[in-house]
Amino acid sequence: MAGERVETDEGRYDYAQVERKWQEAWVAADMYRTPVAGNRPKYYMLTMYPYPSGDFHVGHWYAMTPADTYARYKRMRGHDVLFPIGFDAFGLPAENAAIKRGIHPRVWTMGNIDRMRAQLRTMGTMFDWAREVVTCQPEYYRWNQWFFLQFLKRGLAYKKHAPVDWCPSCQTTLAREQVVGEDRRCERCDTPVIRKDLDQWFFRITQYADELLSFDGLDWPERVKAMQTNWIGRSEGTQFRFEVAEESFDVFTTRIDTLYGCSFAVLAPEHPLVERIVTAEQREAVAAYTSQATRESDTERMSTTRERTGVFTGAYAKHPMTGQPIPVWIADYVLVTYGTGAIMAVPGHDERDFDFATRYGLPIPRVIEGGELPYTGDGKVVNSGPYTGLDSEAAWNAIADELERRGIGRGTVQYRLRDWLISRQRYWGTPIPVIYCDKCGIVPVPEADLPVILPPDAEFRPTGESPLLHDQAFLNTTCPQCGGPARRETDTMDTFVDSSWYMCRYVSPHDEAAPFDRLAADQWLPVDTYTGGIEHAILHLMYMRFFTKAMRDLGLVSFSEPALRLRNQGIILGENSEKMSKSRGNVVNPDDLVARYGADVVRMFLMFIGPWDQGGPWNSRGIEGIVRFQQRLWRSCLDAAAASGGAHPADAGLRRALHQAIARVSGDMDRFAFNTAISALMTLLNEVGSYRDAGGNSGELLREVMSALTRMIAPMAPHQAEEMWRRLGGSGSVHLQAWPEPDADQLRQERVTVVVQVNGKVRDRVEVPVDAPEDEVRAAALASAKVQAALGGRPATKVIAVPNRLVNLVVG
RNA sequence: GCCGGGGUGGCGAAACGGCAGACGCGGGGGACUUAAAAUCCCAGGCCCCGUGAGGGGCGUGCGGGUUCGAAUCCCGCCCCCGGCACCA
Repeated sequence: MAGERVETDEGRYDYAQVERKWQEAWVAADMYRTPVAGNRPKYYMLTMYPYPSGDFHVGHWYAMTPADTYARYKRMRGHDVLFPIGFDAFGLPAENAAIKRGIHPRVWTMGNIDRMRAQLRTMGTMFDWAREVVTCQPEYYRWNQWFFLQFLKRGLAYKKHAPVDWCPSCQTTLAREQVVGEDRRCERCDTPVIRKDLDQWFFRITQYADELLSFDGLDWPERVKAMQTNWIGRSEGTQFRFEVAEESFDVFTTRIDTLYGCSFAVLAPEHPLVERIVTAEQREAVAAYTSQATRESDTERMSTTRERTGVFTGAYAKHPMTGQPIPVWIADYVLVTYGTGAIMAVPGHDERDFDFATRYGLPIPRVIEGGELPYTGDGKVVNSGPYTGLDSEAAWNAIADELERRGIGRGTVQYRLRDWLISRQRYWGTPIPVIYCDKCGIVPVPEADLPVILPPDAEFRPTGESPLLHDQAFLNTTCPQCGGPARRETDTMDTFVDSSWYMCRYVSPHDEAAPFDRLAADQWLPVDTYTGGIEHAILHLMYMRFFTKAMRDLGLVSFSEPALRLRNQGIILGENSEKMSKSRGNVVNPDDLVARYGADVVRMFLMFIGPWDQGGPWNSRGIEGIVRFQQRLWRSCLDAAAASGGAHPADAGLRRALHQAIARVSGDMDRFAFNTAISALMTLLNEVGSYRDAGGNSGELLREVMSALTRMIAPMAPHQAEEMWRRLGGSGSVHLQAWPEPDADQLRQERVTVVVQVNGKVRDRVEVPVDAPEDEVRAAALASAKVQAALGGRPATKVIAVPNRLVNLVVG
């Protein structure tokens, strides 16, 4: 660790030499090995592991620099810190790139990982590489398979024939979460998805729908919580039965108070009952409508601007309250995938039902007072038999009670959340560990036979069928139960399975007996602070929460949430405030920046731009300010190392500025306000400059100040701080030093400046002894000519005094 | 439509209900230099008065309110960004 001194050119800081030297020294000293079973409090800092796309762009730097800075800060604050890294190495881009270049996805992926590891080292990050996790390796993905088998045993994994979303470009099914926007596009490639009916594997995330709505005890951004809450989409309502001759169907409604206003019912065209109740006269029209509705894409069907259409089935249901026959229609505005796939239509109090009734001449009764029809608000219930006169809420409860008493209805909760479709018809993923036997049916691969290895030589080009289907050696196997010939499942898992539990793998990344070691998990987990992009607000972050709850119910962990605190970085835009992209020509390459400015400057500038969750445009001139700061810092350091003067009248002021800075920077670091932490350090350095200008040259004080400043800047500029620490005579690594503590005594001043207001307007400032009694402050204020002028001879009727800050004189 | 986050100088931004604009960028003035770069110093919201030191008014998207005092809290709007949406 005892690095040689770097020769400097007339005091100019040579970042290239210093950074190279310390990066090598840190590796040699194994600086960032995670402590094993320390007696200091633990801190698990986690940043979302990157996808090995080939090169880090400046957005990765923006994401990772504060995470690294915070991990370093927590270590200096006395914690044992776990700060691991790995690669999210399965997934479509590897296949696509491999197809384009004719190389194997593994070769492409592992080559990228090598390059990205080197880039991460140039950032000066303190990742513990001994714990690196690469998800495309069998040592990792075997545990995906193991989890799948545990889920299967518990009914948390199941196979179902269902209408699913298919991306025609990626040639695979997708989870509902991977279909985005009003026009339902593939999250990855932006192609509109189509609907297919397929047998697919699902994880039963809906079992945790209610629990996923609770964020108690979590310090997560409001927008992430809101997005997940929206996505889960909980509605409380009533489910009840309509009878149609010998048949019946259930409907779900959130407005049971409007039941008397139900003048017809609507089934989704795909509803299984349609075929059984349709009358002979209507059969042809219904069949025509249904086949057209199924042929239409979701985009057309979901359009809110189109006319509502439907067809009468010829059947009548019995209104559960009035006993009146009401017509049963089919219409594509009722979705088979939500609720029961059937609704009671209340045209007087629902806009969609109103439009439909208007178009087809159905009656539109009013049962709630207020407004023009359709009136969708609450109010007094009318035309509702015995419930007439109640307000909506009372009627809601009373009608629901009656339905329940009569055994035809009950209060239920519906969620928009769907189970997580994990099957993918692609090559580069974890094989699903299931075997199909003609005799025994679906047979799980025995745990002892894991991992089911992804065959390295399969033809991986996408065809719409699973590539593994064409790999005979993989496909054909024997049944673990009867020993007869059998076939393997050829779909692979969604890569979001990999990232749902990787935070656990880091605690014991080489464990061969279990996905993770229970003792190590109890020591480190859950994650204390998790950082990453907002784009994962629903996908990864919800899946990870689901997995954690499932792991808890499997008895694997004792906590219910994976990460206690979440912080999302914003997006760094190009200099023209547009999204960075090659086609726009506004991409900022971090390697070029590091070559030109050094890692420390890039790190500091990215944190100085503004609040981290806000992102913002790159500013190639702004970075020069950080370069100047770096050089000033360096000169002040050399200066302090050489200073030999004694005590000076300005000492107290500088010492106070130091302790103010310590208090400020500590608070800013705690709350992830890196931009203001850096400005506080700049202010302190400016104070050092003023002290020198005033003639101060106390060697002892300057070294004390610069030592604290060096330690405070160490998490942000790790290389320069390490070099400065040596120049100031420090021993050991600066990164193993204790964070400076503010000293309240040093913050005390003899005299303070108090603002004097008259009627809330600032009129003057007076200097008084610290903690001066109110009388004295008031007297000083009244002694001011400016204050007297503002008072204009009127006496103060009221005096508000904030000690050491402000006095406000109120006149009539 | 529902939900969440925003709106402060030329720009990026600061500000436990208590001096709005810290810190930095850019531009302006000056020092050093033959000159430039680098570095350092000064001024720096807008408007008005004053030759000047200085003084006054206005000012945090808009309109109200609470308060001795509001960028900050409350009510009602406008605009921008993000999420959800024929979800019954």
